[in-house]
Amino acid sequence: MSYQTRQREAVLQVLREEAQPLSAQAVLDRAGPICPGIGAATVFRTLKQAVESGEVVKVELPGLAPHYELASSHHHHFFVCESCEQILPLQGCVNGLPKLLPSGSRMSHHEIVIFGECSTCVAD
Amino acid sequence: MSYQTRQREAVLQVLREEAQPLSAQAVLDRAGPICPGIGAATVFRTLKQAVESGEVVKVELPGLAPHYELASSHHHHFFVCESCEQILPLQGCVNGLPKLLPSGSRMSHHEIVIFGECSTCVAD
DNA sequence: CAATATATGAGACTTGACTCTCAAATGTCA
DNA sequence: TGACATTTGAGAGTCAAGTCTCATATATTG
Repeated sequence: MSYQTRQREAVLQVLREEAQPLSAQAVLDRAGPICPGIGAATVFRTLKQAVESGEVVKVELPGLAPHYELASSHHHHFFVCESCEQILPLQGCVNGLPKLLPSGSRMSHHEIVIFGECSTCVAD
Repeated sequence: MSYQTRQREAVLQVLREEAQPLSAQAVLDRAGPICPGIGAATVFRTLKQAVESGEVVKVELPGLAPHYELASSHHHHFFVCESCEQILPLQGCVNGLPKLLPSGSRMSHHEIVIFGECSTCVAD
């Protein structure tokens, strides 16, 4: 049904070793050294299949290219550093979202994104 | 420095008359009847200039095309109806965002997007 | 109204993020 | 190991959201 290849392993290894979501391009860049010659089409194909199988989650953030991270069981949001472009996962969430809902509507899910400067960049 | 034209007026009128952000395509569709023959390039140009002048705000939402709305003085977020695709502005915000921040980092702004079904769609 | 600065529309072009095609390479199973 | 199903890489193609070009049209100013 599905063969195991160096390329596939490399893509998943890259995501496993990063603590933050990566763009397809970033995955390709990091997979290159692990699996020389890996092509962009393969990375896109693999990411797509992994998202379909639930192994990977596609993270959409306002104004940014789609990013990908390993599926994890806990709900989380992201911090986007506007100076180094890193996307850091955040722990925890907020209360009070239902209060914002228009009456009569139903909430299925939500996104919270905090933009700013990460600690490394703050320390210039 | 800048001439006043039917086209420009039409674009702004469309935004003034909508209580929700619109995509450039939606602005074009609505501007057509007001200003027959208006071209896409003009709509894009006008929106871009209006954003640069601060008159209009570009709203970026995860996974959606950029939307545009008249600049307003109050901070707000959006509700995205997954069934009719409308984007409704929300009033109010939440507390507790600073608690989510990684230590040492600085928050510049944030986005909250609630996805779900609007009241009209809930009532099938 | 004339002079001239600016704006417009059509359509070609660009960019980013993919997706498709297909011959060659590779994984799996007997 | 052989048969053959699946995957791969390169490069062309696609799609959405714009941007650019330039001849023509329109706004503004004197």
